[in-house]
Amino acid sequence: MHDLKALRDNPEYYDKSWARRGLSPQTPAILALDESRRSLQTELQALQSRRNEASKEIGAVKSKGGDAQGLMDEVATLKDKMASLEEQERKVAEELTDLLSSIPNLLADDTPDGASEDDNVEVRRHGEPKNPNASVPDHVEIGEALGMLDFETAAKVAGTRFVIEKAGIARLERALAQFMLDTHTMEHGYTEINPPLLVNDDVMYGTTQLPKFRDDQFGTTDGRWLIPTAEVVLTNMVREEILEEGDFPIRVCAYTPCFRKEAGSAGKDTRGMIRQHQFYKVEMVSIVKPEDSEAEHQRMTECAENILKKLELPFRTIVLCGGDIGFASRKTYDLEVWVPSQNKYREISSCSNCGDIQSRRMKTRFKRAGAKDTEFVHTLNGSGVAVGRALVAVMENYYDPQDGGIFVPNVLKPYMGGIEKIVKG
RNA sequence: GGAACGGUGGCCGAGUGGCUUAAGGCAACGGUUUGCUAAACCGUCAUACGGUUGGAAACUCCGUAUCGAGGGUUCGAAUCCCUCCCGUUCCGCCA
Repeated sequence: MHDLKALRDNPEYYDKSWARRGLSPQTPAILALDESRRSLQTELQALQSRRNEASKEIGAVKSKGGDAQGLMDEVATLKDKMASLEEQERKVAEELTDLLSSIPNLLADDTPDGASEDDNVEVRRHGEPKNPNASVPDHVEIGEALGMLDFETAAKVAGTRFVIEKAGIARLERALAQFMLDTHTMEHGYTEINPPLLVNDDVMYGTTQLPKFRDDQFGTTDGRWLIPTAEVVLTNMVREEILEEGDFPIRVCAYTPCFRKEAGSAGKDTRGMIRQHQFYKVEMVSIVKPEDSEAEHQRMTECAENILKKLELPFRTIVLCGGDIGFASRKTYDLEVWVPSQNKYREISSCSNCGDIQSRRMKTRFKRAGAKDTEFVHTLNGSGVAVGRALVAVMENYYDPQDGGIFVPNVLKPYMGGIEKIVKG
């Protein structure tokens, strides 16, 4: 949702920002609806005011035993007029809400311009790919040769875009998740949450999955949704609350499965584990005061980077341009990890500052000490990191061509019973 | 799945058709008193929206809506009726 008052004061600012996402001017339609709604509301309120007044008079007259028929007739006439105005007002208000909730967030001033992912800007790199341009087997080959990845059986029981992991690789993924959670909770100050994986409509609206991205979601027969990311639950934990200054910063993280239809990605990344209907992710969410969100965004991105550093995986950090950034985000850093078989960097984390667009939808506000009014909080979310893709990266970057095994990264050894290498067993 | 009881402001909680402008309390904020803290006393204190005066803004004044949601009855609904949602407890089933 957007701040209608601010938009009214400065529509050019909004259209300019949205234009950087490739949108045509939206404010003329918004302002027209807004104006129409306000004039209907003003008219309606005048009638309501008279109705209330007349009702009081009727009460007074009747209590003295007088005849209030004239007043009662007047109210009856008013009610006819009100019914049609109410209907019109309801319709216009709904149109306005629908329109506003389908328009993405404003961009941060330092989000770069650009039309597509080709215009994203690299901000830093860490680590060096071991043998760039060398032809190496991908994780599918590696995993199947080890007998530890089984896409065929997964397809038999669930369909495409699922996998069955076994033995050492199953344990490796579990180790990755444990390591990430421990790092975020013990070193980065995040509180571990084990949340519900099914949520209701309001929650999905709050973090902007609804109404626009309904087709990407798995719904249940009883009207709930499988979470596409833990962000949805973690962020909505503070929905409809009025927080105090002392509550900030709120930092929570969770390790959950994520479910996505990948409706718009037909034919993309069909091989392997890069893009699945179900995958694990460790997610970080921060809730902060507006003036702190930029610094928190840097901090969160560094927390995600720290995971890859500890895993000793080569990666780069990019900032997404206006044409590639997500709906709810003002500014997004993506972390891309080196994938040897593809000879390129692939997204493994996305850290976004959502400003107040989610908090407006969730009605999450806070009150400053001594202040009378409430303000909307800022929300941020970031993967820390996508566990399934981290598994792919470890398998390929730690692959041993000598025997087809996978070396265990140092930080994972404690979680793998101290073994050095995953080999065919 | 069945039954009972519930859902009222930041929180607790009263309220069975007009005297509610939602009592009272807690918390918070401002003030008085005070060596400091505490206490006492006085005052302020829901949210959203519209109009209005002035404006950079805070804000002033008037109004409307909101007591889980949506309908209905009524001149008038937190209150009565209907439907739905959610919570708690008990029973049944179940890991």
